[in-house]
Amino acid sequence: MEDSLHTPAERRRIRVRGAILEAAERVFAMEGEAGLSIRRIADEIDYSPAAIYKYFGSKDELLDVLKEGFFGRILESVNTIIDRRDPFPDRARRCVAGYVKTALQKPHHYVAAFSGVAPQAPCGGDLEDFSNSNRVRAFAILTDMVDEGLETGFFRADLPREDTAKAIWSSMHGLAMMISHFNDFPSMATMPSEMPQDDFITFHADLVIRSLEANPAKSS
Amino acid sequence: MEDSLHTPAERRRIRVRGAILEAAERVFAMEGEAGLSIRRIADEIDYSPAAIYKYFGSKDELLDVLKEGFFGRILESVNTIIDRRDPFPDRARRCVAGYVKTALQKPHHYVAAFSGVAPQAPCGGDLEDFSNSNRVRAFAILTDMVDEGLETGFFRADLPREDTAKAIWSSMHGLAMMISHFNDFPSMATMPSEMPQDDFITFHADLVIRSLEANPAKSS
DNA sequence: AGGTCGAGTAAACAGTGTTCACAAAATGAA
DNA sequence: TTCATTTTGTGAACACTGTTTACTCGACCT
Repeated sequence: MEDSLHTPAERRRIRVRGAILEAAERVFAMEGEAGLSIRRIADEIDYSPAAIYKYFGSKDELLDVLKEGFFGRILESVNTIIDRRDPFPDRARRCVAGYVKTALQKPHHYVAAFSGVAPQAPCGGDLEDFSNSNRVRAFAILTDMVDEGLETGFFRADLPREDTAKAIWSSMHGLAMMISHFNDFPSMATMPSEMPQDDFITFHADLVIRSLEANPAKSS
Repeated sequence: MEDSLHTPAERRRIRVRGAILEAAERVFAMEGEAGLSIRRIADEIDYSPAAIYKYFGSKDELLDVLKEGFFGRILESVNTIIDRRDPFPDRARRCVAGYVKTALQKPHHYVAAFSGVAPQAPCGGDLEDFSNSNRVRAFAILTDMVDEGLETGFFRADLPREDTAKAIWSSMHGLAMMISHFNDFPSMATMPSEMPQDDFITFHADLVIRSLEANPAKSS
């Protein structure tokens, strides 16, 4: 099954499609989801608004592609962290902190990727697509990490794999959302002097991992 | 400074305002933020769309009132939990779990209350209003809880009050968002048999509190 | 060359938040 | 009561939004 850039028509097609996504990416990063409209994208690439519908079925579909791409970048980033041969506890902590820090490189993308109550992935598209989505792959990394912690004996033995991974993900996700929402979360306006953001993220990551440890250190 | 229901005009005014909020609440709970439009509200109370602007400066302002009200309910719920004279660790756990469960009674409200990257409260309105907002009051409850844990000696002594409270809040928030987003988070489509939702929430709450304990139990 | 298929477009539809000038009603003062 | 003033509500419009339709044009294949 050969699939790409045979005929110039096909090459042109994926090039235009890429240009659309690129323009959308640009606008999205600067002005957020609110500032991103089909007509705005069309202006950016000097096309008619209707043209975009030759490449994407709807605005939501386009946004899904954008979000998947962003999640791919987070996944990649966390993967490079977890592939290092550091000692396990540190690697786990760095993995958690890394997820949050990468997510925060594009706050607009991150909050958009998790907005809306009904899951857009498994309802809108096939369930097949959802299984191969980057979100699920990220989750798999997490369960692997939990497994390693369990096998090493570093984590409590009575932890359920999946649910523990979900709990970790929830905590990471919450921090990323909080910092994205109140744009400088750690020093939340009312109370002035606090940790710098990076320190707070690692502090949080320490807590998350600590809650799983079989024999947590007595202090700090 | 007397403020309410003296003249019938004032009473009428707050009654209509209440009707608007009530209608908005109704639509919001059923169809989410997407289904809520000014014209929809106007239809619901048999008014002209423009009339609503005599009571609220903009749709965002109306939404802010809605969200504040919802957060007030969460606050109230958590308050009744924390006022019980249960032994501290359980009370703390129940407090965390209670926040999440109450938040999940109206998922649409909760995700809407935390959508958007720029904080709408301290930028849109005064900073004064933000200090008195229910979000900040909820946070105060959390810091009080941390204080109690520190004084009791149940929490590690080297924990920073504020940042610890923020970390707890982040973790709670993350779980509430996750469950709201994937509408049945614990059993995430791909992997079938998992914990029921309530059990998962308490499991998560246990982990959060455990990460703060000075002498965590060795097992389960 | 003729026919087919797809890219691109202008124009329109239905919907959105918001504003404006104006009518209607309620209020306060004489 | 009668007049003036302020407030409440409205219809119509403006400037947007996502999306669809009928249509042209150019590239491709036979």
